[in-house]
Amino acid sequence: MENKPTKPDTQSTKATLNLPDTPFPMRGDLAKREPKWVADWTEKKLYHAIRAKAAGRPKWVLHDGPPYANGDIHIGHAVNKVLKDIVVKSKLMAGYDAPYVPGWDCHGMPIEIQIEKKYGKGLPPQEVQAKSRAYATEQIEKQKKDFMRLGVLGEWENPYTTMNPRNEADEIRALRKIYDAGYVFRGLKPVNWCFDCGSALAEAEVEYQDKTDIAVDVGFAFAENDRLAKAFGLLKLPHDTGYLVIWTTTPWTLPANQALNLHPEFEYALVETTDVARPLLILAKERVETCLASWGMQGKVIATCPGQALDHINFRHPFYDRLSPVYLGDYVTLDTGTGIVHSSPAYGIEDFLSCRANGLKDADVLTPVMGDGKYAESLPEFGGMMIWDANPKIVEHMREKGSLFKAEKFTHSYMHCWRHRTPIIYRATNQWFAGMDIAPKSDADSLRKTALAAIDATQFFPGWGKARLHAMIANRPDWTLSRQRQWGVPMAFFVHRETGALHPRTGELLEAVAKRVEQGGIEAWQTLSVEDFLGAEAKDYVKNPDTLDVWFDSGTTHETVLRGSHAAQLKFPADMYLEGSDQHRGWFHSSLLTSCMINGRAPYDQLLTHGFVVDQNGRKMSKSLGNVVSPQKVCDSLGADILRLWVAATDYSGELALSDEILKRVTETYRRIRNTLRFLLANTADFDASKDLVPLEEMSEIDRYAIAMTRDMAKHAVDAYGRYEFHLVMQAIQGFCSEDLGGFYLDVLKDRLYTCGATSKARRSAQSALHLITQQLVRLMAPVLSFTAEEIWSTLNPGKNVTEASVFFETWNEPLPAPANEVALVERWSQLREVRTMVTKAIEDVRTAGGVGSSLQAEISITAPAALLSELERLGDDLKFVFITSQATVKEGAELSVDVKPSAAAKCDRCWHYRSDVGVDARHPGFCARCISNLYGAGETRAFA
RNA sequence: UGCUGCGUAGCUCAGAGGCAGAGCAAUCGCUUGAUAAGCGAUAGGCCGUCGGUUCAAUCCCGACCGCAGCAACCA
Repeated sequence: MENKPTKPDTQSTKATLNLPDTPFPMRGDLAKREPKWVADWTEKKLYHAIRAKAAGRPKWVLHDGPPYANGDIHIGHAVNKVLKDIVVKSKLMAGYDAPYVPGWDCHGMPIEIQIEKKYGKGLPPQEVQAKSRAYATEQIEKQKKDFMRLGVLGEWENPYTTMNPRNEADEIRALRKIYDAGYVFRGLKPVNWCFDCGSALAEAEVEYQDKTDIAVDVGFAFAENDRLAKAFGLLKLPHDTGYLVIWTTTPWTLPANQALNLHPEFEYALVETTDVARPLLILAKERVETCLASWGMQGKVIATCPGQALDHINFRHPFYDRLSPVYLGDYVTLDTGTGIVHSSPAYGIEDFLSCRANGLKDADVLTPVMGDGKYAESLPEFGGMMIWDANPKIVEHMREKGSLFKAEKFTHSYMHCWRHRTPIIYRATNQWFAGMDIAPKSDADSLRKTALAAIDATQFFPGWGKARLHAMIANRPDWTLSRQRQWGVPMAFFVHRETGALHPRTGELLEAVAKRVEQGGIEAWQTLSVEDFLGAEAKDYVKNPDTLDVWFDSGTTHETVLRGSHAAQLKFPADMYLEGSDQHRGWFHSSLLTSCMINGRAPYDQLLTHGFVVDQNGRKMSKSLGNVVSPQKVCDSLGADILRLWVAATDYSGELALSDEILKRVTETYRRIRNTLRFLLANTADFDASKDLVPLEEMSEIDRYAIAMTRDMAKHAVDAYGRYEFHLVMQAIQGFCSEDLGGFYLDVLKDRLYTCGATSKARRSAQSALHLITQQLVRLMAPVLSFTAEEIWSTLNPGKNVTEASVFFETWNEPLPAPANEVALVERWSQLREVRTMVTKAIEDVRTAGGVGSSLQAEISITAPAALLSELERLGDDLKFVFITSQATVKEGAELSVDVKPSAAAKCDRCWHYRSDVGVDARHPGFCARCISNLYGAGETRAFA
């Protein structure tokens, strides 16, 4: 209207209403406010207050898998820690005493490398250890800060670390236990070896560069002509001499040759040539033409057979007087060479595995190459030579012996040490193992069998993890426990100088060393003298320089933490281990093996795995793709609760997709939940449950229905929490807030809340329902939206600090009471809501046509079949409130239909209903009779809505 | 290459051998007493592809494609 009607009484009209009022802000401002909560929780020791409240409840332990103490946390760490926090808090709310002791994995190569980068290589072990310890300590502090910022509650001031001297000592004791039980043995294994380092390299220390070698085709002379003839289906070979030919780029491995590999299914050809010195050749049929041409020879295939037929036939070594048998191998290819591979088990992984599979014993493996790259002096012809220098000499030697077919320069990508840029080799070395299949000293089953049984006894989330871990354990080789490292827990063995045997009192000695380490950390092993321990025997023994695999560190935390440093807080076995799916191979696996060796069972009852974070297109996050989302940045911009909500709302069993758009959607969801709670708080601000609560059976019917819906939502949410399906929890909560509350109940309720007498039963009934709903919702959201839930809780408990009132002191184990005839009640109101949907649609049609604006401007008439009709009539005058219209009448008819027309009556200034009785009271000419009654009279009775 | 898992609306996720669902986003309205809010309506899908089983398949089976994790002394 042009002449804007002045509304002098708008303010006074509002003053007669009960409008929402709350200090709980609409916007979370999480990035700014969350850090204050974290500081408050830390300062007031909320975690310990929670533990104190939970004392005496059954204990439920999630044992933290330790992240590696290096580098800032990335989104994967955040997902992992948030999931753990949600699980722990949900168990807490479910009525358990659920402690959380975070931990860190501290030893190992990445930190050693950091130290090397900073201080250079060649530091004495003690110094490496001291610097590593200091470095890890710094890293832990940084990571800890970020984890705490995520809202994760736990014993942050007393975490466990694998480098804690006590844990290091207990780890040595764990080694003793598996040693005493008879699982530990020594054997050969090929490792990446750098001559300049004089030690083994980890895979991460290996890089590939081009290298030019001499590639040779070498003949292994026939030694078993009759067997060969038979294999090729001939009565007799047409000539007495012949060669099986191999191709290799590492002539230096030939002195260690112990076998020849053929593919069992490839066709191999017997070739008759025109060369009198080499009248017969064996090579893969497919390679015949190429090879003959390259050697300048002519010949024809006179017979073929599959590789299978040549199994275990012997040939003569090209320059030593010994035989090499044929072993079959699937890894042989026809891309290059002759289709036949020479095998030196000490210098190749496949070679080693295949020779071992064919029965070669460790003691029989030839290992002529020393740690410095020279052949042992005892090696005939080449003893004492550096292997790279020996390469051409070996070629010459074979030329003289007549076994060389061809030698040429060959450039290929080859492994190099990343420090020295020098070529490295695979080299079989002595290592310590835990045996998967050996019989332990007790009558127990083998480790493999025990572990497989333990997997069967474990509950997996999701279920497919069981098959996966099972397959891994069923197929894995023995566990190599030893590493050639410095920043690690020593394999504190005393080894006989000559025989290499362990000292007969090894068990006791390990305990003695553990006592020292408990005081001085692993550094103590460096300084202790053999004499102190062994007295006169000292001259015969040396300290084993190996360290334990870092997987043994984390894999024994059930000993060193659950039963060690934090035994008072935790328990063995843990109820759950929870990690990314990569840890089937890692921590789940190593922990299972050590616990099976020590305890004969898994250290956990349940295993939960989550996937990895990818971008919106399902691609892995990487700097080069520019799709990395950092948890720090999310916390600083949107807030940790947004990140937590994203984690919870995503199905973590697969990949977790994350992008700016996804975060935007999550933020929308957050706002919806937050605002719903704000509405609930704002409409119960003047409500004191201890005085004003209306008994359930006296509530208006729609309020009882709301309680029934809440119960249903809570049941779904609690069940989903129990199955760790948090995305279904959030779906239930969000659906409830949007559909049941926002889209229906709260919308309908506004009239009663705002316009009825402030302390009237009608309004108190609504508030009672809102109060109960709030109590339920805040508990259900707390494990996920921890910051927001605490903020709500503090609004509900003004003036109390967090140790006096925390939502985490509560449980959700007292469900809301069931309204009478709950099933029928829900059924009845579901039906009403269906009618309501039709009504809103009908109003929308009229609105589009310009007939009405607000739905209160409409008067509706519903035609319904008899059964439904009585249901609608039952609500009497309250029916119009369900549809938020000014009038709702019903009449009988065959088909359900809705007729909408704009009200001809005047609009009440106060309740906005269009009524014929507006102005009946002279004090308020703009008010209707209903409002007058609510303000000054008996007020309305709202039995239904 | 092998093992494991995943693939439903723009996004996050439900679903069940028999008409494909929700929230958010989009579009269009209403409201201005949840207001940097709230309500409604509309639109949006070869349920990864190809075969098989079945009266009927998005669902069960097989193959393939795409993505991810593990296959290494990598935390």
